[in-house]
Order: sequence, then C-alpha cells, then structure tokens
Amino acid sequence: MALRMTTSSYAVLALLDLRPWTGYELTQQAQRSLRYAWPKSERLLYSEPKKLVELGYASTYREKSGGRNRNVYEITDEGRRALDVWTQSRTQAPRIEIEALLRVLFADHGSADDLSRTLDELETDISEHHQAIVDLMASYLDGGHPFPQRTHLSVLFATFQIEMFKAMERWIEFAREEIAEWPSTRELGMTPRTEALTRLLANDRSPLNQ
Amino acid sequence: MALRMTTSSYAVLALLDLRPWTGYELTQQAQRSLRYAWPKSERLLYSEPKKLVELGYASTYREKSGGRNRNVYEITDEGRRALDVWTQSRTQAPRIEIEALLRVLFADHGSADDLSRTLDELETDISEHHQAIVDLMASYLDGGHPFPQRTHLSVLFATFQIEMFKAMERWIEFAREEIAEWPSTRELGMTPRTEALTRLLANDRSPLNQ
DNA sequence: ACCGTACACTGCACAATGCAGTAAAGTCAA
DNA sequence: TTGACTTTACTGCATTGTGCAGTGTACGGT
Repeated sequence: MALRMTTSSYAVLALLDLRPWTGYELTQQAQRSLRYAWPKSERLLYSEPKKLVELGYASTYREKSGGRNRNVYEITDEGRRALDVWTQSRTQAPRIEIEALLRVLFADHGSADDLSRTLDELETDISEHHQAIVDLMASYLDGGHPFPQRTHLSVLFATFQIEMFKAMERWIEFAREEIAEWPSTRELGMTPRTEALTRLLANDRSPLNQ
Repeated sequence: MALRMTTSSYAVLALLDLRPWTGYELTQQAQRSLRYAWPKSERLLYSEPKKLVELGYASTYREKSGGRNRNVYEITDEGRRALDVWTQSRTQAPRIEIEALLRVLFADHGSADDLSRTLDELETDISEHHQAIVDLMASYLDGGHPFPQRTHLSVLFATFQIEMFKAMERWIEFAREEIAEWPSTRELGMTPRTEALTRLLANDRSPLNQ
C-alpha cells in the first residue's frame, strides 16, 4: 500500500539528506523552498516521510519538545543510495498549469472587463511570489541562508524564478496593450495586428520589446 | 458522486461552447490546444463530459460512424450559464512543476555531469513544445485555425508560450555558463560570482543579457 | 483567566493519473 | 487476401495527491 517512490518522495528524501527534520518542519520547509519547483500539499508532506520509513530510506523517533510530541525523521544509508537512483533517472517534463491562460483562450465567452480582471488577478499572484523571491535574495546577502554552503544552488534556482516572473509580467503588460485595441473580445479573428504578431511568432521572434 | 465543477470541467465546457464534440475528439482537442495552459490526462477528459451531462450542462447522444459507436456531447443553455459563473470566480494562482529545477536545487548530491544532463533533458522537453507552437503559428498564417474568428485569442495565448519557452532556454544557457565555472557541485556556497548574482536578484535586476 | 496563534498532526472524501484491457475500423505491404 | 499495425473509441481499477475538517497542546499577550 502506497510504496512507490514518486518525485515528491525524492524531494522529501533530498531534504532529509541535508539534515533530520520533524514532520512539521518538513511541511514548512518544503512549502517555502520547493513551492516554485514542486508545489505539494501539506497533507502529502506529512505522508511522504512515513512512506520513506516503511521503505527503509528513513528512520524515525518520537521526541518530546516541552511536553508536546513530534516525529523526527532521518535519512538512512539506503535512502542515500535511493537518491542516486533518482539522479540516474530521466527528468520529467515540466508541467505548467495557468488557469488565467485558459480564461484568455476562452475570453470570447466573457467581456473585455472580465479578461482585464483575469490579467489583474494573474499579476497579483505572480508579483506576490516575485516579491518573496527578491526578499529572500536580500536575506541571503545578510547571511540568512539556512545551509550557507548550498547558496550557489539556491541562487541559480532563484534566477530561474525571477526570469520566469519577469517574463510573465512583461507578457501581461503586452496583453493589456493588445486588448486595449480590441473593440470586444469576440469574433475578431485574424486582424492585421494579430497577423503581424502571428508572423513574428512563426519566425520565432519575440513580439515584446526588451 | 463526483459532481463538483473543477477548472477542468469548465475547460471542457468551454470547448463544448465552441461546437459539439465526440468524447474522443474532446480528448484529442484538449490535449492539443489546452496542453500548455491546463494539461490533463486523456482519462479525465473522457470523464468530464459525462459529469457535465449529469449536471445538466451538456446533453449527449450516441452516433454511429460507419458501424462504430461514439458519444457526441453538446452544451445546454444551463451549461452556458455555468460558464458565466466561472467567468465571475477568482482565477486560481499558477502552478508550475519542474522536476529539473528540483534536481538543480539538490544538485550537490550528484556530479556536475548529472546536473548537465538534467539541463539537457529540460532543454529537450522545452524545445519540443517550443517548436510545436512555432509550427502552429505558421499553420495559422496558412488559414489553418479551426475557429478562424478566434485567432486573436489563440495568438495572444501563443505569445505567452513563446515568451516562456524563450525565457527558459535563456536560463538554461545561463545555467550552463555558470556551472562551467564550478569546480564541483558541492560546498561552493557564496562565491564572489554567486554574491554578485544574488545582489542583482535582490535588486530585482535580470542577470541574463537580453 | 481568556484568546488567538503556532505547533503537530490524522481521517476522509474526492480529484486526477496511469495503465491495462476491449474492440472495431482503416491502411499498407507481402 | 491475409496479416500486422495504427487509429478510433472508449472503460475499469489501483494508486497518487488535494482540501478540508477535526483533534489537541503550548505559548504569548491583555
């Protein structure tokens, strides 16, 4: 029952490879640091370490912290060997879910205002994460990295996030300008502007300045 | 049993709003056109229209196509009203799963070659999708859009994809250059290069030229 | 002494995936 | 024309993952 190693299992195992964690810490840490690469629910992050113990990849003991109990998980040698197996396996293709884009694609069902609101909501969600990463980088400069010897990896990772967020924000701006030219969301089809845009894309050229 | 409208339900309903589809067509169409905004399994795409029928948002009938049977689904007026409900609801935040980034973050467990292979695999996956979108745009120029009056929406959507793919490809190139400077994947910490990079990111500046 | 928040989980219903299985029609080559 | 392979057209089932409600303890402030 539920003993297959998934990417989420390896993600938790990789965290355990850094140091022992309690179940609760694992949920917090995974949601903070892995959210942008591998977003998983708190519920799952409580279940994964248990599975790792069952597989022999982690050991656990119950600890009293001031009267309250908590489970501490530690990686085993077998767990470290399991991580090597992961390293050798083929990386899964990215999977990107953006409801806002779905709404853009079907924007002709609603009004231009609805579409505009969708873009606002997307911008809100992105800028929140964007700001969080910028703040995190500032904290690294103040020596705030929890594993200082791993800073080079975290920063390379953060570079990806920042580039993504900036690209999305540029597109939102572009989309707003584009939509401002539309008399409505419906039945426009291949306008001269859209045709010019399509031609750029077909030649793999970016329509965004910058 | 299973009668809540999810975003996936609305995605299928929005397709039905364009024209009636058979179950099979729906799975093909959704995987082709929605893959980049809302990637869903074939299995789910067979189940969703059934749910829509149960909810009264779609009607269905069995059609013989040359001896073979197939289910045809059509949106109802109630279904169109349900789409309005979706339009009014808050857009969900994007969700981005990139296993390759997880591997970057934990690259100190493996070798520089492992990391380099991960980047290659990511590049392969991205360039495949990238090329598919570019080809699609070329086909639009030849009048190949299945709903010509909706071209303006598809192209705005495609602009997002192209920008994302280009941003990811730029980052991969940047990451390769960065990693080439590393004597190993482990224990580097805050090198002068990484510090300069962190400083840029903390000021929300892009470290990538272009 | 009370209240809100952080800690520290578990159970359960349901959403979604992957894979195997079923079967008929079309396509191409030996 | 027969056999092999692909495409069309799904369904069942086991398992993975999510969301939410529920349980209880400890701590800091008023």
